[in-house]
Amino acid sequence: MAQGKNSPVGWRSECPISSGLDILGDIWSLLIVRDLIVYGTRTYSEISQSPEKISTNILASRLKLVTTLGVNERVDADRVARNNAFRLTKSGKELRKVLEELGRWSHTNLKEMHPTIVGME
Amino acid sequence: MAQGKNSPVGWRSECPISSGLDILGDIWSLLIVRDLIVYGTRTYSEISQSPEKISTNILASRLKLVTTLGVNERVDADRVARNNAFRLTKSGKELRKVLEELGRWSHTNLKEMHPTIVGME
DNA sequence: GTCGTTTACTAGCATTTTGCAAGTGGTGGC
DNA sequence: GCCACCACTTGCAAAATGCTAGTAAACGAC
Repeated sequence: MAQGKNSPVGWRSECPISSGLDILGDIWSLLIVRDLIVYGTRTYSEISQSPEKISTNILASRLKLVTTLGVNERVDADRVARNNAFRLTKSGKELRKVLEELGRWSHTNLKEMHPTIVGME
Repeated sequence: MAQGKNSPVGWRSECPISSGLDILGDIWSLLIVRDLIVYGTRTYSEISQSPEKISTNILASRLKLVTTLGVNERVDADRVARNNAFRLTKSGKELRKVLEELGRWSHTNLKEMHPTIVGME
């Protein structure tokens, strides 16, 4: 992940696609978003149990990053972490279309290489 | 990038979003696709000159991977590499929507953090 | 209240991937 | 043939990742 010193992100260019990828261009950030889209709210341990098995340090650092970036937030802004789940902000919810298109693409184009891939709900 | 021994990709789960990210969940693969969407065809050196400055070894490995996966191909299938550009296959072209949605999202949601970001054409 | 369990992390370290710089080898133009 | 150039490859330092283990705080049971 590209990090700068002032911004949490080091922007590689002014292209919107490249900039989106500077933030979300890794597997884990978008899988966190996916979990929150599917389940609405999700705690730290629930996310860590999803089938892709993200390791705890990566989960912590990614949650911190996407929260800083305003993609998700705590359900109870002022409560302590325990059982205080995460949910998407308005910005995060707008990623649904991106993930839907990606899921659709994968389902139609990866079936041959990955026969057990499931469809989009 | 997750690699297996039989498939060029190690699938983390059967989720289509996760599987898409197993292939394209890094900055560089999708930036290559972006270049090919914008310009149609593009040679190795042209891609390496794009503003995000991908390094040559990563470019070579990513081109190999996405070509193996059938996302892009050589313009002249049987000719030698020199001046033989890459272009997207049907599968690759179908990624346009994914990138468009990502670009749209970035433009509306990252403007504050990244003021010089440009809009989608 | 205190004891044990659970949750949400952090820390340490081996492995993998990245990024940079420099090198190589085939090609096409002259 | 010679030379510039394009498409890579190689080597190595630095960063990110993936395990595994550890810890602190909070909740529940009693």
